[in-house]
Amino acid sequence: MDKADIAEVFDTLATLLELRGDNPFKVRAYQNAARTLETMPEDLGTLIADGRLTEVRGIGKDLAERILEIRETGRCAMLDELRASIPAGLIEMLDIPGLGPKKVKALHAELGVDTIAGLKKACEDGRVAEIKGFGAKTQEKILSGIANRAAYAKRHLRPAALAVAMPILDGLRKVPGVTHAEAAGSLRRRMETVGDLDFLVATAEPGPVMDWFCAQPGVREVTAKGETKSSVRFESGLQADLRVVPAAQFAYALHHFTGSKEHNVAMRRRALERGLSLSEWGLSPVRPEVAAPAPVTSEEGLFAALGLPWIPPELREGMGELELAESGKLPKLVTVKDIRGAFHNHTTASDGKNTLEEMVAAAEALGWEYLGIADHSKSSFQANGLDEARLSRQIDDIRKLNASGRFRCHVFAGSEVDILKDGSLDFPDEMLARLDYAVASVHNAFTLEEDEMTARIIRALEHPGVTMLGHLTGRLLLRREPYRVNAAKVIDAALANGKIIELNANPLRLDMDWRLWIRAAERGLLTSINPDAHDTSGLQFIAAGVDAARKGRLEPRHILNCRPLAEVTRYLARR
DNA sequence: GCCGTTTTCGGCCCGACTGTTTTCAGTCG
Repeated sequence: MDKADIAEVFDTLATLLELRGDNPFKVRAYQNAARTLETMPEDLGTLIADGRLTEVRGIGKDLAERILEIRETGRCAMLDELRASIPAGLIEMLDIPGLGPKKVKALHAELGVDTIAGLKKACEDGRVAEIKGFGAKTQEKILSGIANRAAYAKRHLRPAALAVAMPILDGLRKVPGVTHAEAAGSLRRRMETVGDLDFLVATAEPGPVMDWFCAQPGVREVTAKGETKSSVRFESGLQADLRVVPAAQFAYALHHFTGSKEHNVAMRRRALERGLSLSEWGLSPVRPEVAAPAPVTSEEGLFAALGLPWIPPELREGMGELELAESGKLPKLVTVKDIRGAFHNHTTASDGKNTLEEMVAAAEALGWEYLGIADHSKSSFQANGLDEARLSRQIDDIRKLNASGRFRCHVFAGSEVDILKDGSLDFPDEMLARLDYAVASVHNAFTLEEDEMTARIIRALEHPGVTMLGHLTGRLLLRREPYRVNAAKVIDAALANGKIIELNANPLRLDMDWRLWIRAAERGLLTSINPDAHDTSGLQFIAAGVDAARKGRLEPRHILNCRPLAEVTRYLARR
């Protein structure tokens, strides 16, 4: 049981306690501890061994005991007990919009329903509307919520969310009277997936903006429409909220609705320490002796009022960014302009859609100094992987292309070489030695046990012919779970062997995850932001990779493909 | 359940919207 597993147990405990009607602050304590466990960089085993568990903020005597119990026994008596007393169906009901713990409790107590099916029947029979605090509208809303449950629960990949959000943002800016408009929320924080869209607008006249917003094409349902807030649901199930504020409140509201919730909690706590109360409306003294701060007109001003430099939205995840800002250690985040080339790209030789020349021309058009070609190796026959003879020919082609002077962009000859089931590589050492670099990736036997998978990958990293590890976990966001691998051990091995772990920039992958990069980069691990392009347009994935890198607090110095050609050539030659 | 130099009890972030109410509880973010 690692940190993530224990965090999951705590989250479940919190939900069950909530359903039982327990002290809401106790519920929050479990939720806070779950977030802390998920994001803390220290190794849990070390903390326990040193007896420092209760030094972690939010973990006291009881939670520490609970953690030890789960670590040692793999079980949690409290969880078993709560599970036995609360039907699983009640937890599912919480996913229905408009149903929270109190209403679910009431449904269970009054009607005895403990499954979604039972709840549906009760609504259809009109029994729900008769409960105190419920009514016809609530009953109807529950039925619609049940019908659309799958679509509503769905998260959306960032590119899909951007495609919906950008036209709306443009439109909002054009509504007469609108002085500011931004997309806030997880979209602004550059999260890899987005649950809903948050728009914020400043205007003295909310009516026309609200009307325009609720009348957008693709809006299936208007779920709320008030003076300052409207919510709509699109056909895809994606929800979008619009908030309207007077211009004087815009900076406060932008910060508030950008979140994250955890970041806002930390900011509010910091404000309170200074005798101030922070909300989306402003910063006001909580005690008469505290002077009211001057109003701010920008996020910079808001942070400054709390003695901090501006923190970029992508860092606002409640993962210690305030401490970082306070100590003047905010990273100088990488930008797309820092990228000078890319490794791990495919051509028609394996499963790509464009030829070598087309890929190089596209890279040159982006202003890149170099492009690495890393087609699949022979074991990936589903991807038309190259055998030794075909790879040899490709290497020759690349050398000739470089010599021809047709492109200013230099081409490196590489391979995305399969890591076989036992951790050996798909090419003999002599073949690897002819390459400029090798990306080693797992493409089969995804179901190995964690220990086996970890050992397999580490063995590949220890091979002198390997330059970098491709997609650490093989995950496809919202589609395929990662394979089981101990990331901490792989990171250790990469550091010990002076190897790179890629940040695969495909928006479906973004692997290795940015949460792991925060600590890994601190420890000196080098990455390469790799588009894994299968056609010329795939090179643009680099932007998604940069977004993830920024969340992982990466600076150009942490990234191989931010270095100039000469330096990269030297780095690769060292292999 | 956590936390603490206004502390070991009594706080714990804050506000909008809806629906069911007739002054507000519950949900949501």
